Amino acid sequence: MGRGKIEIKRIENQTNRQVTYSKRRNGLIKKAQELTVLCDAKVSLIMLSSNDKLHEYTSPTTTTKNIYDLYQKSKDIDLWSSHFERMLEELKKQKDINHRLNREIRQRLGQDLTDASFEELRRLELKTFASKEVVRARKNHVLKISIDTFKKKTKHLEERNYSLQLDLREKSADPQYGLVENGGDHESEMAVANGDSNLDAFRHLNLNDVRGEFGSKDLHLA
Amino acid sequence: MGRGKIEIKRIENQTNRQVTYSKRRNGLIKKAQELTVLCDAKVSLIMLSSNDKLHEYTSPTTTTKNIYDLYQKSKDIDLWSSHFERMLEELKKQKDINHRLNREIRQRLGQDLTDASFEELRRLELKTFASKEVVRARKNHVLKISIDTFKKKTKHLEERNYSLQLDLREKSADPQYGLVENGGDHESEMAVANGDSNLDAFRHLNLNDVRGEFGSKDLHLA
DNA sequence: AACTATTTATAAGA
DNA sequence: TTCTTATAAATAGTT
Repeated sequence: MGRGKIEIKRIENQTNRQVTYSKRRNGLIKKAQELTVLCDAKVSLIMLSSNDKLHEYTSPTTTTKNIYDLYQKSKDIDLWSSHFERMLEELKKQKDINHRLNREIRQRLGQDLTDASFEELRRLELKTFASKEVVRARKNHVLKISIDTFKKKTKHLEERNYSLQLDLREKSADPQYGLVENGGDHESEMAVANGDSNLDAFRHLNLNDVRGEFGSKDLHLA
Repeated sequence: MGRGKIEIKRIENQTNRQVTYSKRRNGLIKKAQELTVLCDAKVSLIMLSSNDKLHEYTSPTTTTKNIYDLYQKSKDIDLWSSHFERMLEELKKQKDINHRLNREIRQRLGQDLTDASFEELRRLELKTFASKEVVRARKNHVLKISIDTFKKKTKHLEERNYSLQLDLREKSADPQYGLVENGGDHESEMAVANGDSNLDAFRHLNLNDVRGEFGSKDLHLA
């Protein structure tokens, strides 16, 4: 329907293709409108040009979403809602898990025990006791490391002090040197400034934490 | 384009309308195909007749879903995925919560403590200790109730036995009655058979659970 | 964007 | 429904 017959194949000339697209697009929309009116039909027409410009026609009696819903129903292929359903299920599962975890935590905090039987309580007591023991053991382990490190540092400092004192005594005896105060112990100052992690435990320590955990001889910090 | 010109308005004759729908539907599909090929376009065409029969054409280079996704993006009206996004967010939130709860539980079980600082461990120890104490208190409360109930039952049974013995002695003295053995104590048999919940604790009890929790005089079961 | 020769679509009839 | 065909409508190529 034009000056010459054309073969139905891709129009290679870009401008030509664009013009034809524009003309035929309007033709298609007009025909869709006519179908809607003449035949009381519902039409959804979406067109994307090769450069991804979008045009559409939707019958005024309906909406794109509505048409698409009907399309899905008729096709019985629920492209999205299968996705959707799976998501809902997953969400429900996660919420269930949350619920159970929350209950477990509340029980361990000593709430929600009203309905627990004696036997349940006995088992729970064992669990909470075990937890406490594991945590205490770990805490003491950290403390022990802390103390060991402290011992080592102290020993090292004492040795250093001793040798410095020897030095000092020698140099005091030698009139070539003046007296220099506070010349040593830079290292221990640095250790405090840097917050040596192995000594952190001492920051928070009070005697109750240690009493009974280590023999008193361990605390002599040889 | 036919034997006569027609006005574009609803065709009232049902048969005629159906025929025209059928013809024009094919025409529309043909034009959509041509547009697809000639102009390298993507087309989604969905038509519903007045009696809700569905016909469609989709360019072979794409899918209906794809076209509608693009439609949504271009329109910036998010018909479905707003739902979807909200759901994803909710799901993510739930998973995060799960993760935190799980970590808390693992810590309380004494796992995952490797990275915990001394101060964290100290706090955790207090928490686990508190938990253990609450659970123990609750357990002992249940046990106490159990014991009280048992005391009451025993006292009641002893009184009943006493009165039965008096009865028996009277009736033994009276030659009108023969001797009837095991005539009393039906109630205590029932109590055991029914598993009276206040006595359940005794099923699982061993002496370690009680030792030190109650003074020995409490266990005399007056 | 407008024109128009020509092709194509289709209304009415069979 | 499908075919036929006269005619309306669409549009390819041109300006």
